[in-house]
Amino acid sequence: MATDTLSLTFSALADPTRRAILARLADGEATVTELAEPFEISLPAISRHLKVLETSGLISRGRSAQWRTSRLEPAPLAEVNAYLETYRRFLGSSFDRLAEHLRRVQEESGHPLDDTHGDRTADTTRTTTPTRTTDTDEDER
Amino acid sequence: MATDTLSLTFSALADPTRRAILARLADGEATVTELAEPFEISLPAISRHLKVLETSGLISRGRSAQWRTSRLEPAPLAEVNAYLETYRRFLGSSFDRLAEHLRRVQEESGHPLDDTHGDRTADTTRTTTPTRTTDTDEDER
DNA sequence: CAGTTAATTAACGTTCTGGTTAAATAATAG
DNA sequence: CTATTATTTAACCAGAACGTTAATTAACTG
Repeated sequence: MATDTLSLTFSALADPTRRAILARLADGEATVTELAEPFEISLPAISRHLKVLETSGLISRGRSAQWRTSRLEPAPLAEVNAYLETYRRFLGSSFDRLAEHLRRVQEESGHPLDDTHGDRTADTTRTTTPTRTTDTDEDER
Repeated sequence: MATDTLSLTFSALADPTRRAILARLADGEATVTELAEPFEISLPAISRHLKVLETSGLISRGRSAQWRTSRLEPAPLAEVNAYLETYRRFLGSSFDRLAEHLRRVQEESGHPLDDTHGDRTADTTRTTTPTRTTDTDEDER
């Protein structure tokens, strides 16, 4: 695996379980067992997810008696945001309009922060680039 | 690998080579050989990176004679942006201040879009959460 | 058609991921 | 000290990721 911060952050975010954990942590700190509760996987598995999140800096951890608490940390998310900034300027309006639309869709269907994101949020893909230049946009094979 | 869009996008973005390819594509469409030029890895490897990017929707591909062109697509990045929105609201000011700072730092050092992001952008991590609650913030072991 | 250029697919090896169960560690409670 | 609760580490496994080289496909060129 690449070892730079962005790569670590993106690959940490690439797992639905870990994203769900982060969503949970947005509601406040929690212990390992609490975080594990919604999932069917074993505690050691959760423990390792937490280690991945910690390594990427997305969470920090503390101890209260025999409990290890996890807390959401803003820095890596802010860095992702900064990364997007580049493309936000480049892609211009379509970017923000799409994001705005996706945000609204996301809000409609249930609690905004309690997702595992198993959906497709279709109907937005490839409907926003009217500036054709060279190609034919077909798929290979 | 998880098959939902966000997971696909995040894991596509988790690779520095792929991010560099996207950065290159922000300057306009390019062929496979052109995209491969800055890297030391083989052409088949690049070809597969492109397939990953295509699968996640981050790029679309067309054909011009024997050349396959790749083009940056905004939708997945917009979706990432929408994902962050959730936390942007939650994390409040620190989020944007951090992002703003990171953006500035990023701008200073060279061409904004031509990065492989091998740096650490230190000095921002964990300096922004004054709201302690329970724990001691020590590391384990 | 034969040859060249561009890109992909096939086959293969190594390393990383994400899960499991069993054992070990940490801290509290009796 | 012993037991209990919370969490991590160890050992293991299956599958995915990412690289390689060799072979194949696609499209143009003479």
